[in-house]
This record gives sequence, structure tokens and C-alpha cells, in this order.
Amino acid sequence: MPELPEVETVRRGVARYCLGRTVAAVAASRARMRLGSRRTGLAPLRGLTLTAAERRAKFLLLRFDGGRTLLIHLGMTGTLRRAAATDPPRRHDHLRLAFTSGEALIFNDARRFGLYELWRDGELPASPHLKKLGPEPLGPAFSGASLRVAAKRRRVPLKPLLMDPAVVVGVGNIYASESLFRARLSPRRAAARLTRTEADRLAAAVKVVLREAIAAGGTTLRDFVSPEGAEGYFRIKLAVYDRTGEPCRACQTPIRRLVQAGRATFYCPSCQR
DNA sequence: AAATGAACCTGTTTGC
DNA sequence: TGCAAACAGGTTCATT
Repeated sequence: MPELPEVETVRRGVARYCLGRTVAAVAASRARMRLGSRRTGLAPLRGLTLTAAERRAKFLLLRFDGGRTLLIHLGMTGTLRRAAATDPPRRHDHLRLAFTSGEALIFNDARRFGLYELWRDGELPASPHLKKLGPEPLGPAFSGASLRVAAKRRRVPLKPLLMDPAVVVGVGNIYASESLFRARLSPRRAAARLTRTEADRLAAAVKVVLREAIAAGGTTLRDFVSPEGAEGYFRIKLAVYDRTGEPCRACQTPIRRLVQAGRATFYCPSCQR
């Protein structure tokens, strides 16, 4: 479900409604989460106060006093929802933080591709989840120059290159297609054949697309909702994603679909070269 | 080393 | 209508 704009939307919701709240009780389901995720004890969270809600790539970092960070990844179907402590549980709820205020924050994930782990702050940066991540797309470290360096010796097409978290984080299947359309570059173009000018265009396109999607509260395709239960409105602005056969918004040519590295790619064969 | 495909899960949509 | 196959916004593991 969530790419960077959706995770950022969730982060803002948590910051808005949960900052300063103190944990009264923690309840976790017995289900195991994503492969490679660790079952960490959550008992230390009791009595701690949420001091910050941060994001790195598609990971949420909920910072508590006492030097603890709750790391959350939403996977494909994960949501965080704001509830009253008395609200009934739902199917696929995996983690419930009840606050002393009478509110609760609940992590729900049908497919269980997501994860939650409690870390000591000092150990988190070296965790297998975070240590190999590339630059944030909206930060200065990601640019046409950094993209071109990363692309130089790669034999993959542009679409999978953009989705490689060592190149840039946070760009998933929707926004990879959308960014390539915005940059007027074919998703099949060999990464190594990207010129400096095109790399600048592509990096700029990624930034613009992500910023606009964040401003719209993310994209709701099927199940994405913010912690307040709101859908994202970027879907109506999608240029190519999930628009197979529909006319390109720029030139009316029917949008095409192809599969790259096992994922669906959408593009305009006329606008994108 | 880099690239590919399978695997991890459940729920919904599509196609016969 | 009913059933099975295909597909879904992500990461990680095994295999070339």
C-alpha cells in the first residue's frame, strides 16, 4: 500500500494526534510479521511518552523518552489508526498502544508484510533495515548527479533503477511510473544510457511527484487511509498508473502496461522516450 | 557484484 | 452464478 507519500501522511497524523501521549498499555497479536523481522519485547514501552514521529524511507520511527524507538513498516497493507481505547478490535490488528489519555494507536496489517520492532535509539541506525538505505528523495543528497553516478554501471532499465533503495528510497511502484512519465523518459531505457540532462530531469520529476502526492495526502488505490481514516487524493492526478488503455493526458495515446522485474509498469509510448 | 524470480501473506478483482 | 486464477502500494532470500 504505502510508498513515501503515504508513509509521510501517516507520520503527520501520528505527530498530530499522539505526540506527548504516554503509553498506559501495550498489546500485541501472536502473529509473526515480515520475514526477517525480529520479535522484540514491547514491555519497556509502558510509561514512556511519545516525543517525536520521524520517517526514514518507508519506515516510521516513533521516538519515546527513555531512549526507545518503535520502528514500524506498513508493508503493502499496513495502516495505523487512531481510536478510542474502548473501540473494539478489528481483524488483523497486530499492535495496540493504549495511552493514558484514553486514546489508542493501532497497527493493522492483513498481509503481514509489515513489521514493528522496539529498538534502543543507539542501535537502530545499524539495524539491517536502515543501514543500507540510499538518500532520501526530497533531500539534497538525491540529485541528477547522484542518480547518474548510481546509474552508470547498471544494466537494469530505469524503472527498476528508481525502485532500488540503494539508489533512492521511498519510490515504489506507483511513483516510479509517475516520475518517469513526468520526466518523459521510457521505463525501459537502460540506466547506463541516461544523460546528465535526463538525470537532472528525472531527479527533479521524482521530487515534484512526491511533493504533490504528499500535499494530496497520498494515493488511495484500495486500502490506504491516514490515521484519521482519510483517503489520499493523489489518485485523481495519476498520469499513467493503473490507466492501461486510457488516453494519455498529454497526447491521447493509449497508456500501456508492461511487466518489469515482476512489477507492473505503466507508460505513454508516445510521450516517453 | 548485480540481476532475476520466488517467497512471504490475505483480500479483491478478473476471466472463464 | 461460481470458481479459480491473477493481481495488489514492499522487502528479503536464494539462485543464476
